[in-house]
Amino acid sequence: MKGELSKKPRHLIQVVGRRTGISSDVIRAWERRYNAVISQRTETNRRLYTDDDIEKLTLLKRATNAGRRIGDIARLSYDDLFELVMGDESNTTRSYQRPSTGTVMELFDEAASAINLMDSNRLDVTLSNAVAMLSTTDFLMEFLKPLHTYINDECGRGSLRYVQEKFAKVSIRNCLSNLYTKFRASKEEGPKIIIGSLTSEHENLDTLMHTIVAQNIGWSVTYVGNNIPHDELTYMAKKISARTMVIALNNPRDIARKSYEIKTLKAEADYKDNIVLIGSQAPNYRQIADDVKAIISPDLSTFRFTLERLYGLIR
Amino acid sequence: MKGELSKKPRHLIQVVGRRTGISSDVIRAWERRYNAVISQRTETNRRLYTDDDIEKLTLLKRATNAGRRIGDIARLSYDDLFELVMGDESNTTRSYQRPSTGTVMELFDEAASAINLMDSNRLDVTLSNAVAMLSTTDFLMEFLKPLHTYINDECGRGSLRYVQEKFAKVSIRNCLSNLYTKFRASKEEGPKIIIGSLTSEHENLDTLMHTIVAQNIGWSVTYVGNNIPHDELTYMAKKISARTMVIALNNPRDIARKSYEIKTLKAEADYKDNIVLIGSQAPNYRQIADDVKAIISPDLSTFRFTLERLYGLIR
DNA sequence: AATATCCTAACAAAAGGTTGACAAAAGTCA
DNA sequence: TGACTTTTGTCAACCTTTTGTTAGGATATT
Repeated sequence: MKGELSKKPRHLIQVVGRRTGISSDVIRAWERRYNAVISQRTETNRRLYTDDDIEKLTLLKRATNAGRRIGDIARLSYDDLFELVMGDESNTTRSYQRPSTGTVMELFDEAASAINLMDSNRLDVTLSNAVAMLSTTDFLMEFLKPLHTYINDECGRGSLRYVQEKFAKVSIRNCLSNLYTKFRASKEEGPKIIIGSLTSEHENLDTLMHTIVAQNIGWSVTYVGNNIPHDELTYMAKKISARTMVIALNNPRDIARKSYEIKTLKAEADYKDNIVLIGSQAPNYRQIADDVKAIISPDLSTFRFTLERLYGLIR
Repeated sequence: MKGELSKKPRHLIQVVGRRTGISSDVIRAWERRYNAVISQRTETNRRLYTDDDIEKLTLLKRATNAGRRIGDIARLSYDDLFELVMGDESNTTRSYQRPSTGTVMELFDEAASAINLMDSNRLDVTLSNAVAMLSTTDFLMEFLKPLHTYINDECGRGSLRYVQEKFAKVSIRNCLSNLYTKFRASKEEGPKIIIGSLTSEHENLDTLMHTIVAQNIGWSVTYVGNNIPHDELTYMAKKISARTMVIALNNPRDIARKSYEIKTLKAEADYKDNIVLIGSQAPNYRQIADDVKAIISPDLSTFRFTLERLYGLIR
């Protein structure tokens, strides 16, 4: 299910450096010394990397952060690397079970069936497998997003019970938290960003997905949770000197109050700090967003695009 | 159960150190003096350890923590060591001697400082170190419980801000979810148990800790989350044929309604199914608990005791 | 023209290995 | 109990290996 795009060499070394957190010099050194990733070249000899290259380099970074020597692991396949990293980072010797075949559809069906039968163990295993077999982007966009929609739809229609929805969301949440923690290890020096939601907002899986995407791009993310008063957000941003703040808006109530709070957030921040509004309700904040020059990113793809642009500007 | 990989020497000494909590110097000293673990070497004389080596070193660490002398036990086989450690640790729980108090204190200080500085990365690292270095019981009782209390106290007193509390709880929650998932894989065939809370109850870290304890004892736990209507709980219990249900009660409101719901839960369950009430509010449900023969376990130690007893009865 | 990239070579920091010494903790025995 | 030995974690000195970084000169891109 991976698109053609991921196989196409299209990223300059500088982009790869930003996304992986590895300096260009090191990427070249790894290629020269260990053939870690052998890039295509343009006609004029510039290196061009595929999405898969980036994923492999990310794993290499994580593995070296976990104490591996690059010389020992550079030549490993993506799969072997993945297994290694999972073992290293989870401080456990138990490795993921990775079926050799499987598509997004099969994973999806497996997950849906586990939810129906309320087999939490099977659901967990399926989710881990999906993480293992798909790129982070595919995992979120092609697998988890549809699964999330499916759960909500079926629950609304009555063919899934409320408890099944809750139970599935516990597993998904765990899985997303894992991803969040795992990725953090490799991205320490990125620009700081805070993700959270204002008072009266509930916890939301979508917000967690946005967190992963931000980390994946190279931001150093602090996820503070839901239901946070605006002055607390300001305090935190100041304290860790974050220049970008993401506010999740999913609860349709209290638009007026939250608009006011967003305005205050902006007023108390540095004039060139960025505010990004996400979530299903974000488009309803168009007016205030224009006033305070906040960016509205109503879906994951837009969000990724927005953050990549900001990343380029800030860096 | 274990694949080829676990026999392959592939871990650098620093990785082993991080996973076991033993310093590199000590690992080398143990090899030099007692041949505790004899590592393979690379062509350039670097030590390489297998997964099995790590397991053995972990046991050695535990055994020394429990008071054994390394010189006496270093040469024992893995199985003998395992036996020894299991015996030692069950004794120490009873006599309540804290293994390596210094370690717990240091971890605690480190975590508290990370919370103050709102360094989420450092907090995550500290938490996973604590998991690695302490037994599960110690991790929960000696480390996490006090940390949780500390956070609540300081927040109530005003020396920690609300956002710091929230942010710390996000990290702790992630860590507990990890533990939950990690343990699940190893315990599949235990008796089934459902843990959740009724409508109007918020998510609670304490409840997650109870989940870990239950798994640790050997139960096959399904954690369904907070805020679940009682009929949904009944449905779920029936569906996965769980004979024991744990209800978390932390919100002081709606005692009457929740009492009624507990009564209904019991009425719709098999007459010999067990209901256990946990959480800070549980003691206020004494009346209804007596009526439906539910067990009240207001704290983690009592809960552990209760579940161990039930486990014995059911088996 | 300013910036980014490529390549090579050299350099410096980090991590590992060995040996030996030392001090605190634990055990032993009169 | 007090003097003693033994055990054990830590550290320093000094060497080797590994790996990230930098410099310099040429070419490409914007």
